[in-house]
Amino acid sequence: MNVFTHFQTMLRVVVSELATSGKIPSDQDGSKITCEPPREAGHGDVATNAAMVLAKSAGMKPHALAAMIAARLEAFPEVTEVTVAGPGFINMRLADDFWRERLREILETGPAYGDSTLGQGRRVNVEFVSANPTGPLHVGHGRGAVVGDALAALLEKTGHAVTREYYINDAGAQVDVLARSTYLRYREALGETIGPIPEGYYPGTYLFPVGQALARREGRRWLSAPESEWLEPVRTFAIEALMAVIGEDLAALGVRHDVFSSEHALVTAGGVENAVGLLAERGLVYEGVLDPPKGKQVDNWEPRPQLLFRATRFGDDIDRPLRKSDGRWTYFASDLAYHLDKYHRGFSSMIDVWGADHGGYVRRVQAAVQALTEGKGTLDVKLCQMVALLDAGEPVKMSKRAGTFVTLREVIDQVGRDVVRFIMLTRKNDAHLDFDFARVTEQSRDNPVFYVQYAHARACSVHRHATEIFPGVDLSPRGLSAYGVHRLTDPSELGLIRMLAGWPRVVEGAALAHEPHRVAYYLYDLAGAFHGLWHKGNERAELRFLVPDDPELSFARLALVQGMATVVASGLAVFGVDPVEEMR
RNA sequence: GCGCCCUUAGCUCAGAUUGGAGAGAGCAACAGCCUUCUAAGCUGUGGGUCGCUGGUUCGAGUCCAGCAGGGCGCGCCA
Repeated sequence: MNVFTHFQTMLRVVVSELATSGKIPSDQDGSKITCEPPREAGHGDVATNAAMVLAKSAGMKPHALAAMIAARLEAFPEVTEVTVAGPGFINMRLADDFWRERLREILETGPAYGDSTLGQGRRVNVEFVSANPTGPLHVGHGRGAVVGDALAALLEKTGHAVTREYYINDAGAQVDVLARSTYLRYREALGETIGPIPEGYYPGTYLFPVGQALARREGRRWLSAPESEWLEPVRTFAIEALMAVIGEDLAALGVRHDVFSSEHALVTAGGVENAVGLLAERGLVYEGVLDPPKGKQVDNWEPRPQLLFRATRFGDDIDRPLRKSDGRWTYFASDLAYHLDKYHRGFSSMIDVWGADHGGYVRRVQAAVQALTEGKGTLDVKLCQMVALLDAGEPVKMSKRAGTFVTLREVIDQVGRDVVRFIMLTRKNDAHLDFDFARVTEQSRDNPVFYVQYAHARACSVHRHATEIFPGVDLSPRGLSAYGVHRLTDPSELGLIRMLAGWPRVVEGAALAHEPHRVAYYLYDLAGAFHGLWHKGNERAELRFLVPDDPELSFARLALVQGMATVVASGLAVFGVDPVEEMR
């Protein structure tokens, strides 16, 4: 149960009752009524703005309306106190039993706690990573991978039907460069001296095994063949090989896509012609000449008529080219086709996760989606800012040329997949992220991964301990729920339950905003509250979780500990991180 | 030049069904305490022109306009 939506619904009922009984005018719009936790815990458990947003239409002063609503709220058994404060807030304090019941709900529900029906089964397509198949993934791709995957999980948790998709950019000039680079390695593998890798080719040693594999499969047959003969098969071979490399990188990160879409296949099937044709039918395509970009010197600029999309009709700054000078489609044109394809596959809700360097592209693709779907499709683009690799505060020197480039795989191998995943989600996607090797592996409160995992491990430790003290007792979540939790009376215990009961609200808020990082902050706060409770047990023995002389109290507190672990596990599941049972 | 993103405590950042109540957390600093059910801590104190200036509103860190500083991008790369 989302406590706050629960009371929001209640408030709307109260307001409509007031209206039907003639206490206030009948045409009240309850949609702006919200319930939320007050900033100050001292104000109560739930605050609502109902009186303030309805005051005008009710023709009453906020305080008078609030008093009327408050009188009704007092009748609810779970509400113990109602006060009107400030400009007209109505604050409610809820019965301890109401909160204890939430803990039992958590235990009965397990890690599915926080699931919601918000999405009502609507289909959403989350496209992420989509790195060009020209090399292994780097750390920036890793951030996009984790953000996309966690966002997808969040949407699944809130009742959306999510498809995780990868768009393979296997058409265009760069995959030809890849093919030529691979061909060099092929010759090298057959004993030829290739000298230095020419400018503009991919110099990475990761192509070495690809060339060898090609040589093993094809022998010497292409050594003296003209490029026109080998280019296409080598390209196909290389793309497949590099997608396999990327696939391994993603597997190491625990990311799985449901669908891999090929740009090449889309283009070959005439997808671009379809999409552009559709726009042409709607009069959104024309031959025109663009002004040169200002402020940036472009060599060889010459005004040239070209096929343009009227992106300015949909909020973009300039109309965008669809054809290159050589007559081939621009990347943007195939992106039109791709997003139309997604829409035709049943996704009116699309999310793309891109690197921040593609920021200039957002408007035009959104314009395209709007034009192609006649406003029925939506595209949200999450831009991921750069990740700075540090070690104890010092930048890790990276240079593609010098070969000191750190791949995602190396980072995963060094610190572990769960650490990478969690840390990548500790910042808003559009904020810079420092990834400090020393920081993310240290065991202290500074390290959010450790701090959250440690809370879970401690809970497991308490549980293990309890099985020794109370042998033969059913200490499973359901068992604990059955023993009852009425012995939880300390304010710090009830405070922790309140925090646990806030999880569904966090999930829904993060899902609606497409902001998985909120989960990280919540988990960090929750872990902090739990560690605080633990330390209270150190100081005051009567507050320890396990009190051997008092099984009933111990079971109630174990229930609380288990509830905390359940919510942490639920949150980590969104991140694709496995909760640990022991710290090592 | 234009567009997008960012600017909140000394540092790193939150700020939550999108406008609500004296703006929070963690580090660092200072003052005490603790040495444990699994150690990597606990409590308290100080610290703010929410970049600046206007505007909308009963109410603005949040919305709008302008300005300043930082990042990214700007036809024939993807």
